[in-house]
Amino acid sequence: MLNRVILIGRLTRDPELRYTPAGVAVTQFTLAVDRPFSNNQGQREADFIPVVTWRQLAETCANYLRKGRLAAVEGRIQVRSYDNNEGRRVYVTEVIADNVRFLESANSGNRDEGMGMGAGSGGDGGGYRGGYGGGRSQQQDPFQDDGKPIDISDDDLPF
Amino acid sequence: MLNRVILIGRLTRDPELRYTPAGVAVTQFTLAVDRPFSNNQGQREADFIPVVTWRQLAETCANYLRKGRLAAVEGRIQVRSYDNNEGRRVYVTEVIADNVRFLESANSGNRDEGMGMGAGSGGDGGGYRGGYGGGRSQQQDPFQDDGKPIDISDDDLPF
Amino acid sequence: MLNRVILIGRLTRDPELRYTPAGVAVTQFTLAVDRPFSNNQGQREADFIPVVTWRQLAETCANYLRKGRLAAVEGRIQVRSYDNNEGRRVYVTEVIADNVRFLESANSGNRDEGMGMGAGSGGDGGGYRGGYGGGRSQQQDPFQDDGKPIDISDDDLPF
Amino acid sequence: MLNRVILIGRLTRDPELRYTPAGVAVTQFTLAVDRPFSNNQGQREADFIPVVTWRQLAETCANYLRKGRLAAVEGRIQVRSYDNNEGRRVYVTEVIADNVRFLESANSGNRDEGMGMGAGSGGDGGGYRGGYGGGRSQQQDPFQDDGKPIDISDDDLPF
DNA sequence: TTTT
DNA sequence: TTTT
Repeated sequence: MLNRVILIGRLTRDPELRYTPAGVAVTQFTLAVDRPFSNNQGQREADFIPVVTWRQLAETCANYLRKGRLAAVEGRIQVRSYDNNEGRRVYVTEVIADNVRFLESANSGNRDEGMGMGAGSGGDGGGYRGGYGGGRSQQQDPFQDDGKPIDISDDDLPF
Repeated sequence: MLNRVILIGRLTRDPELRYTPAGVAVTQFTLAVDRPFSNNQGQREADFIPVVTWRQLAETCANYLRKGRLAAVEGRIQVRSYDNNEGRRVYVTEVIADNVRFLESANSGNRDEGMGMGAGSGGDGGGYRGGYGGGRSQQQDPFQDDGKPIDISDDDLPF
Repeated sequence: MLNRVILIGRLTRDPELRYTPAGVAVTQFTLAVDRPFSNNQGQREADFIPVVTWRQLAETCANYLRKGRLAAVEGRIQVRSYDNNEGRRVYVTEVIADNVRFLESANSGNRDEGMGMGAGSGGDGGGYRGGYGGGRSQQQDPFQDDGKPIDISDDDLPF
Repeated sequence: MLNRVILIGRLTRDPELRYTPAGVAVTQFTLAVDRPFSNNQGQREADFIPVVTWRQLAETCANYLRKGRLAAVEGRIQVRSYDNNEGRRVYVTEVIADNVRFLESANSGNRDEGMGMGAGSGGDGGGYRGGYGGGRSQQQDPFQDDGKPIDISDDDLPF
């Protein structure tokens, strides 16, 4: 009936872009999300949560996300299952994202990976504004929502 | 960058369906949402939160929601402003919903409003499945999401 | 950094209440949450999502939730793992709930399971208000939040 | 019954820390949250959403947030009203936050506002970990949740 | 199998 | 292993 997830965390690896037989883009990555408390040994653990994105958003994620980057993800929990080679049923729980926000650009923070933007030249506040290009394919605005509604002017409001 | 609201509460009145000059359906209603604590006098207060829905979802809400019904709403906070007749700027905060779930049908609970369904005949578990008709217009499935993605078979997964 | 889940669905079975060696109450149940679209065969599938609650909330859930009931759950995704008897690492993903809302009482809807409340005795509007007692243990208000803040009067606001 | 908001946006000004007559800390700030679409003139608008935090979290926000910084906020919508000097009832809608994440430190991004940390001193990568001190009061870990539960070892799980 |  |  309702199934909504919002996560903020860091990618444990570069995202993996694949295509279905029908040619639909899918990318998979895992977010490490720190738990809001410490364990018995006083350490902060993290949950490693698999995220899947489809189509345009998949391409964008593959282009702009990298290992270690901070991202916000909105989506729903999905549980699928398959039988492994030992004949055991395996359950896979993933977050199917419909909105991903890049909270760090390649050049923000300390993770300077040779994008050629000098330290401190950090631009206008960074990453979340995007547009620095250089990905595997070309997009207009990688920071747009996926399939969100179009504007209706407030002035039209009949109230 | 990210703006997500989820509410569960009861309608304070019947929803109001209007149309913009351009003919787009909008419906407005207010949800009373009980606060999760009691005030100094030991009473539970509620927040009265205005909700706006557009287009198809607006029609559906107008058809199926009524004063007192329990509903879940998903959307985003929007703040608009206008100048009132005293020349003061007035700010209006509303939740623009993109998903509404009807958690009570006309015949569930005690709010029997003459739908002609006997107490106890409660049907197949109620409200959230809808389809009992009788609204201002005809819909196929009022309990569908608004603009949510279509299925891609898990079997196509390239992982 | 941030990990928030909100679900509305139905219990697939009665909840299971256990106690840790240290005597802490835990209850586990699974929510069936309908997907917001139909699959290739035109059928609506559901995700079956395991939910875990602790302490007071665990007791309350054990007392008031039953198979088939509609509930709203707020919490975070947690992933734990263990090695099974074949020496394979198994990952378990659960929603650790910190807030559960009972959207249907024993006597609302049609699912009369012998709670001893007559069909049609529909009560005062149902379930979410609770207090009809009869559970495995005694609670004051089973519909309170778990560990949420206490009121501070708006009148004290220094703004 | 349920009231949950998650926002990511930028502070429009430095936060304002006040104290109630009873000495409880409150801080107020406004988040600018870009809308997920463009308006009729092709421009991206933003919603300016007032946020209120209390007690320890209020102190932390006052210490670590500044105009222009990116933050994630979790909380609930609250509506209060008062009568203004013209005798008109004014409604104020605010997000009462119970969790705030600082997505940018003083030294990440370009918004160096004289915190005394040199531009380009990029630090340890980042903001969300905090600990660079210099605030109005001293905290242990400003990036902890406010009132979230303490760990119970998975190994105790009776399932 | 994990991020900072 | 699943709910309506």
